[in-house]
Amino acid sequence: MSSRSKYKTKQRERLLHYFQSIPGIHITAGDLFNYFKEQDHPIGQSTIYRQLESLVDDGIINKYIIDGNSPACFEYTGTEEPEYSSVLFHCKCEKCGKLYHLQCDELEKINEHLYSVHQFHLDPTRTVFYGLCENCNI
Amino acid sequence: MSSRSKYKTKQRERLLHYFQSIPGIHITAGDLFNYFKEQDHPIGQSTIYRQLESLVDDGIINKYIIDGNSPACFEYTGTEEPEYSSVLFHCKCEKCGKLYHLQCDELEKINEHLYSVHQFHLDPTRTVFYGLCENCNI
DNA sequence: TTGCGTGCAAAGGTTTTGCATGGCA
DNA sequence: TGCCATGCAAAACCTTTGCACGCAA
Repeated sequence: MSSRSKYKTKQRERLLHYFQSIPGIHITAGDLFNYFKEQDHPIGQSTIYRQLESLVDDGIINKYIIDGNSPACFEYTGTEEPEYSSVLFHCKCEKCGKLYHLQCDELEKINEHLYSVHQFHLDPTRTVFYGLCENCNI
Repeated sequence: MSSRSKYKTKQRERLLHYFQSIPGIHITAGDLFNYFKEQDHPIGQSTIYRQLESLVDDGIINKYIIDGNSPACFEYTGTEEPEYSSVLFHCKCEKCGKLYHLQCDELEKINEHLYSVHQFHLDPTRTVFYGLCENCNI
């Protein structure tokens, strides 16, 4: 939740602006690299990775490991509706691959339960539920 | 839950026996490869990977993506206590890296809720909760 | 000026694939 | 015998790292 990122570089700003322009969207490091490659001044891929790590560190974006070897996804944090200070849960369909965002008070009870009973402090921004979605659960 | 694995080869049997000898233990493809490399007749790594995929397919072992780039873990399925037909949940501490097995009726309500309200059929054998464990949550 | 950030290229580690050979049924 | 499984090597893939240069403060 904090880090060293001291300098405000152009690359960091451009990444941040792009994330802010696509709220609620997941994007991979590779996609970001390709996106900026098309522009006048591409961003090196090591810079992409290092800034992503820094932005995750600062809590500005979240990182999701959706599935073993496919690339990690990143998403801008400031996405939630104002009236919900609550967290978003992620559900990934193993069949069609679709990713669902869930905002649900009931699910938040998981946090409480895990914490009070199992002494485990769940981090919903890093947890993805796997299973079958409505359409694929035949 | 089903597949093509038609032949009963020595490699498959040896892998299966080894998994059965370490119930409740997570092991990576690389560790398996090294384990059999020490023996009289090593098993090729492509065979390891292909049999692991097949065994997962058959529901005999489970695959866990514990963390983006560290190798996937595999675990023998027939581990649960007889009196609990229930599933085991996995909690991974992001700080110390320890993996906890949780058997909990309360947590199973998540399944029901996700299914009845969100029409999502959770697969606990593939889902890992990330967060901080008791010791690391300072 | 200081030292962190950048970018290129190369390395790293895990998993997949091509292809000829081997082995189950 | 027919076909799948095996194993070697190489490729593919995502991510990290080394190092010289550039740029923010």
